[in-house]
Amino acid sequence: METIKSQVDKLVIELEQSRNLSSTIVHIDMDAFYAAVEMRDNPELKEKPIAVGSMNKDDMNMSAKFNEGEVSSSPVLFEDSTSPMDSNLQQSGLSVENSVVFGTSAEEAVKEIRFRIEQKTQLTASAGIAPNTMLAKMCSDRNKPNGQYRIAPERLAVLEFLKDLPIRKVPGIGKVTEKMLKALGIVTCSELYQQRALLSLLFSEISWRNFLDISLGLGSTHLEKTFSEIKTAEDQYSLCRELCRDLAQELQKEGLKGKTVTLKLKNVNFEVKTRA
DNA sequence: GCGGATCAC
DNA sequence: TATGGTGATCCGC
Repeated sequence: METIKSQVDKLVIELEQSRNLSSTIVHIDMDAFYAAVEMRDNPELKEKPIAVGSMNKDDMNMSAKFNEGEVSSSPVLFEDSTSPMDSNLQQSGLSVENSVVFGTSAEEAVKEIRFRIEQKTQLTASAGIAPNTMLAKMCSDRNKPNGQYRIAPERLAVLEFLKDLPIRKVPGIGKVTEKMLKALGIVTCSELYQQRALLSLLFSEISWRNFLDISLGLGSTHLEKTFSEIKTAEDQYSLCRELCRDLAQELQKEGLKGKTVTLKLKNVNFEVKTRA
């Protein structure tokens, strides 16, 4: 085990040396989006419990589950926030069209962004500011709803944030992984780090490497770009045609078998995997 | 490469 | 905490 541990620690040193704190990533997340929209559009609902669900023709799904006598506390179940506004990652000092330069700190800029969102939509958002996307996402949760949180771009600030953070809060760690780790006595991110050697024996390479990244607060600074708004069906359709045409051309050029082709269109990268 | 498990929303 | 559905990704075979 000692030799295992020293091998893992060699990797830790490498990872530390390549730690990148130079980006400022902002994750903005709408608060209880579905429920908030309904309450905005029908203020009568503000007094009432709200459940989010769907109603298909032959399948009626209501995700409501109320305990008797619990009508006044307005439980919001399945607090999903799937929407165009959700999960918008932005990078400070961004060079996208429609971007605005704020002559101020990231925190003030993000306050301004959230303020404008609320002015425009009557909906609140929370935000996280951090050196990478994983941390930014977790930060946006910290002061939800209608709040924000920043991790300073310093190693110790990152580790301090993670110290007592339950691993369940980490994106990618769900119910099952939580249970497995709990069985090993691992609940917090610092415990995840302490058990790094053990984890390297019990889990696949990819898994324990991921655990190690998490426990060190390492993450990507790469951002996905989305399309700018495409309003009409005609424009959407014509963009679709353009995509297909370019893809076909690209495949022709590369040879059709089992390749991953990267298309750049409208400043958006597409990775297309083709069947072998 | 396929199917099942896991996860985010 | 006996609930959904969907689409993506991972993982083992």
